[in-house]
Amino acid sequence: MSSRSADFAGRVLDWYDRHGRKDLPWQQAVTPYRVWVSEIMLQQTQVATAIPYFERFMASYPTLADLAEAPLDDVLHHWAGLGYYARARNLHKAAQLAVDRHDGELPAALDDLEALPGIGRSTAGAILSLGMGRRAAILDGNVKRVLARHEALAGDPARSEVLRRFWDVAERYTPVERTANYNQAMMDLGATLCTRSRPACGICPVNDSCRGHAEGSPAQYPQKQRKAATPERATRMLLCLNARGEVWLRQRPPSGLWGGLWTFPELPLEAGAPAGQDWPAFVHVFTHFRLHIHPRLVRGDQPPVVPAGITGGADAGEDAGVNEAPGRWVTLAPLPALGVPAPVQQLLQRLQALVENES
DNA sequence: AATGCGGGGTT
DNA sequence: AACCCAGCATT
Repeated sequence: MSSRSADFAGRVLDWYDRHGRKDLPWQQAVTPYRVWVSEIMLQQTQVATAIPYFERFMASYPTLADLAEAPLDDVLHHWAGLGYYARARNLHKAAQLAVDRHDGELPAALDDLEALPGIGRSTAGAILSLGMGRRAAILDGNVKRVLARHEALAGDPARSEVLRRFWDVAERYTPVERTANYNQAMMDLGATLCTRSRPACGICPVNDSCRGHAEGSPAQYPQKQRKAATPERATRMLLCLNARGEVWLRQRPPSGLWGGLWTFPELPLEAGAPAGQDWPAFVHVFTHFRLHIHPRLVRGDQPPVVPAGITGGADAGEDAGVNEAPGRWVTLAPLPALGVPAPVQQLLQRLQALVENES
C-alpha cells in the first residue's frame, strides 16, 4: 500500500462514524437478500426514487423464497415506473436459480454471485460486503467519482482500459476491517459531499491527499463521455375501449424495450389505423431517443385488427410479432397487477377518468 | 469495445 | 435542456 493511501480508509471510516447514512431502509434488518434487492433497484437509480419501491417490494416478498415463487407479472407490476425492466426479470430469475442451485440462499463467493443474472462485479461486491460482512470492493458511480478525483484519474471510465485502473484503485483502498462501513461511506461521500458539480472539498475527510483538489478543478473528474443527439421516434397507441369499460393490452416480448410489460397495440403513424378519437400527442423521453406518442381512442368490442407485418413504433428494432403477442381485455377499475410502463400508466388513468364520467 | 436499456431528480 | 444516477447484458 502506498504511503498516500496508508490512512485513506481510516479517514473515510472516521467520517462515516460522524456523518455517514445509517437509516436507509436496506440498512435495517440487514440480510443478503435485502441488500441484493436494494442494489438491483439502485442500479442507475437515485436513492430517493428507489426507497418507496423497496418498501413495497419487501412487503410483498419478505424472503428470497417469496420472490422465487411469485408470478413474473406480479414482480413486474412492483417494478412498474422504475425503469430498466430487465432488472426485475433478472432478479426474479436469479431468485429461482438461488433456490435451485444454492439451497435458497445467495452464494457467498464472488464468482457464484456474478453468475446470477443482473449481478455484476460491483453489485456482487456490495452484496458480499454490505450483506455478508466480507471484504469486497465496489465501484458504483459514487465511488468512481470519489476515486477519480482523489487519484486524478483521467480518461473516460466507459473505456475498459480506464475502468480497469478504477477497479485497481478501488481494490487497493478497500480495507480488510469494517469493509461494509467503508463501502457505505464511499457511496455517502459521493452522494452528499463529493457531488458531481460543486464538491464540498472544504469539509472532505480526504481533501489533503486529493490530487483533483490540489489541481484546483476536481469537478473535471471523472471525464464525461460525449453524448450524441437523441433521435426522435413516433408511434400511435390504440386505446381500445369496449362497452364493459375494459381496454385491450398486449404483453411485449420478454427482452428489449419495455420487455415483458403490457402496452397498448401500436402502429406507425403512416400505417392504416382504425377510426377513432385522437388524443393530444405527448413526448416520452428515453435515455437514447425521444418517443412521440399519439394516442387514439377506439371504441368496440373486438380486439384491434393489426395488419400482419406491421411493427410497433416504440421499438424500431422489434419483430413483426409484437402486435400479435398475447393480449387480453383488462378492467380499468381496478387495474390488474400487471407491469405497465409510465406513459401507458398515464393513459390508463385518463381512461379511468373517462369511464368514470360516463357511468 | 461499444451500445441498449427507463424514469426521474438536479443544476 | 443537459446531465446523470448504488450498472449490467448483449453484441
